[in-house]
Amino acid sequence: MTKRTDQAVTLADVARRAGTSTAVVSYVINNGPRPVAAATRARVLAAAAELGYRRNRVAAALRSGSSELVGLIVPDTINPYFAALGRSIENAVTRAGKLTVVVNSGYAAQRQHEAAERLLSAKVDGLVVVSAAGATDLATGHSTPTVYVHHRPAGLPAELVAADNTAAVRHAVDHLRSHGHDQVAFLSGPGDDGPVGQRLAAWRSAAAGTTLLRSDFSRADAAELIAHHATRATLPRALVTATDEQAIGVLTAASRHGVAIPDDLAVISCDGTPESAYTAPALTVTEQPLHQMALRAASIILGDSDADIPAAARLVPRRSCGCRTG
Amino acid sequence: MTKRTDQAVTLADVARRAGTSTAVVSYVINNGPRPVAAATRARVLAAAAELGYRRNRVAAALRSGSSELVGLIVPDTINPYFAALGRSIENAVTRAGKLTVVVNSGYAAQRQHEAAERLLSAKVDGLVVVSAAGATDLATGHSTPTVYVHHRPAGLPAELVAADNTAAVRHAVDHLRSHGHDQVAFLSGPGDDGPVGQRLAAWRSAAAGTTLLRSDFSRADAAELIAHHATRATLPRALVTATDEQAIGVLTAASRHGVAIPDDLAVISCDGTPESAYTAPALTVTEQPLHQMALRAASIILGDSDADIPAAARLVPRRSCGCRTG
DNA sequence: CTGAAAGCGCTTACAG
DNA sequence: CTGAAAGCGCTTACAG
Repeated sequence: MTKRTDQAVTLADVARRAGTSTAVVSYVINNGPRPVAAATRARVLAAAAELGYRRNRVAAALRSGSSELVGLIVPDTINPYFAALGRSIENAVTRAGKLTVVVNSGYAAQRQHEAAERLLSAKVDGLVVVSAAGATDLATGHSTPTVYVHHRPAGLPAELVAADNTAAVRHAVDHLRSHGHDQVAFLSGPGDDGPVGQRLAAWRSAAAGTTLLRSDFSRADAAELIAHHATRATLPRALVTATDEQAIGVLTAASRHGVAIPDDLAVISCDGTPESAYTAPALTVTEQPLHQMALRAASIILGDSDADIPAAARLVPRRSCGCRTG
Repeated sequence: MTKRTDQAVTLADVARRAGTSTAVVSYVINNGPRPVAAATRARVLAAAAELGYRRNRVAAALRSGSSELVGLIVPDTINPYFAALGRSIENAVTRAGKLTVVVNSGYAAQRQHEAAERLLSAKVDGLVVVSAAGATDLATGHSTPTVYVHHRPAGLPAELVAADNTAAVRHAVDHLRSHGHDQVAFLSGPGDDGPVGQRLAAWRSAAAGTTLLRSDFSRADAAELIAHHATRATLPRALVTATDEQAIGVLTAASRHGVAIPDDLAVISCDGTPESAYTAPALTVTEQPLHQMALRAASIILGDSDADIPAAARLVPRRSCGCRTG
């Protein structure tokens, strides 16, 4: 009985068939806000089913002022850290009956800015910006609830959800010390700002060692760096990496160049993405509470009250540090 | 000079300030479809800037019939295979000036169905369904351009973009044979349908071996399976895995149980996600042209003409098969 | 090149 | 509990 025409069926069509008004049909479709007699409701539901009615949410959005869309800007959805965060946010948004519009910013401030403009133009009900370091001012002059995750550009009033980067590094350093390493190197990112900058600062203030390495946040670049040091025998014995991506690159290069993990080189990473449990050997990490961070970000823009502060990073000992777990 | 009120600035506000009509403002904002005198255009632009005008795309969508939104349903955005596909699709969609609405279906037919309904209700201009095996009928009775990627449920008229699963397995088997393996096992998924079912069928018809293993499409499950066989010394010497996720699980378990890759166990996987280059040791794969598949899917729903068939899977030799590359 | 006005498909006061 | 009608902010014939 479903209508097969290309012309979409409207509320008015349903109202006509059910012999009632569009107002009543709307009340039935939306379960409110006014009560409808049981008999009328049944007629409306029957008519809607017969005609194959599908609610036009853009019309509803224009009229009601709520698009039921949430914007999500992420540096790179292929990066497991952002992928994990993104999926948890999407889940929370979906549970709230809304849809998630995702844009990759490619770690570029300019693209992040354009994405925010575009999403605001689409009248999203809320905006979650998982920001890369270095991003500057975002679109202002609007009242769309906005939350930053991971990093908030300087001087912005919006809320921020971030892990305790300092504690994460401190735990990692302490753990390697407990394995007998008095020198712990750090593999940082290219710059000194943002969350990774905080991790670098934490390593510095821990006075754990003097060897500071740097690479991009890519497996390829970290692997190349380690290959370089492996062939020159200038590798440290213990290393904390700023991110899992870099740690995975370290493991790849180590495997290729015969550097035994953890015997020649003990490694701990500071993200703790789901990936980190499935490297060879398994990565010891200080695990950021990504799921809780996502829930908190979602509840801020969705307007839920009970948005508790996420738990701090905790150390998950696996094999790459020298522990004999698993 | 930007307006700071919460009340959004409308086209009418801009028209009033510029001393012209909303039609003309629309022509200026959209660069058409009618020409506007240079002087008028300048006045409009100035007024828009002064008022901090931001186009309301939901109003535009209702009127013009195009939401400038594309729906993307994916089993799991955290899975690197789908993440790679998804990011390429999002990039193509963004380049076309549209926004991507992403929903995770969790490999569940029911959730996939609900997601499609919801996206259709949001009046997306096109729908890309990266479908898991087992998914059945999707929302019908609409004229929204739809394309399936990876897998198309039976009996659907929509277009399909998929890699050549048969060739992928055949290449993998042939390569292991060239390394001297006359017995090549296969690690399949739980079922016999969908793309992985095709891969399994290709392995069977290659008559490469008799050992058929099965696990879920998760690292954890594949790792457990290999651990089981490792402790019983019932591991094959050469293995083709249906997916990278499973292969990574295999590598993890092998590392933990002292199974040397490739000497004790040679492995080739059939996806070729970006991840596969950064395992330890690096995975040999038959690489699916994910980026081309994404481009083709995007151009089908975007209505671009030149949507060429993606290149076939090609073998990328790395270390896990026994090659000494890299 | 420009303006006045209709209308996209809903939701929501308002009146009964 | 129900109906007639206004209006969300645009785009687009239509008339000038």
